[in-house]
Amino acid sequence: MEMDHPTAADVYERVRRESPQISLGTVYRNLGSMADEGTIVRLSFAGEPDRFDPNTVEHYHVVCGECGRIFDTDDHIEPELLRKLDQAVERSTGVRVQERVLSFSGICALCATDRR
Amino acid sequence: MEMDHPTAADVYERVRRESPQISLGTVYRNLGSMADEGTIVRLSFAGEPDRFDPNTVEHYHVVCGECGRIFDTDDHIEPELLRKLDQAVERSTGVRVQERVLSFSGICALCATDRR
DNA sequence: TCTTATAATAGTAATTGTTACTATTATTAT
DNA sequence: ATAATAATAGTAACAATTACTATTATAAGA
Repeated sequence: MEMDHPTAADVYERVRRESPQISLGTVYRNLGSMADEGTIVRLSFAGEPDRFDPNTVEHYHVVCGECGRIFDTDDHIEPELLRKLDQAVERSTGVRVQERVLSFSGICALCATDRR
Repeated sequence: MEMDHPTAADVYERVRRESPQISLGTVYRNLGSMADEGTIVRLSFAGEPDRFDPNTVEHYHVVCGECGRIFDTDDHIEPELLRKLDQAVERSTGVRVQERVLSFSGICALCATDRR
């Protein structure tokens, strides 16, 4: 239960402790409209339920394939690196990039030491 | 019906013209095992059915938000740009990056000229 | 070729995540 | 207090996908 990037079901469980009458539909609806209005960000990982991130400052996510924890890239990965990436994409495809969906996976520091 | 990056349903329709008795489950199963063995690549876009790409050479995808067409980044976007990106992520999170999921959206050249 | 073992398939049911719908209950404005 | 508006619970519907099972192919051996 990754509570910094909860799924709708996670939020439901959590809210239910305070307001046991809440319905899952309400949670979905409210998360959905908050994401639409930009209060939170909807995250989609392949084959998994969507997650919601209260941190609306631009950043990206890295999943540890071992423990499943999700890490945030703090600050903002040198902006000119991303700009160059966009430019490379535009050069290669002719599409003016407006949105970027980046995510990563690998092995986190903790799991890496646990291995040996 | 993006035929370079068809969904399972797209493939089903196409194959059905040759082999009308084919079942959708068979298509899903075969695409799934081909993706598992690396013959093709499974693409996931948020809120959309998975697509399958016969091109297994590393490249990324850009969706035009206007016409929905999917463009490939040919060649391979300077490798050292991607390496730098991985390094930035590792520096920021402590996760050794093993896999990268990048996709982009924007407005393609054709739609851009159509606008004015 | 006949026989058996192995694998793949069709067709359907089940699952998961999510949205839509509707009657009811709050909330707000009058 | 009353009417208008909005939000909710609860359930049904939905889409994409996987699982299951009985049947049909395919391949391998005798």
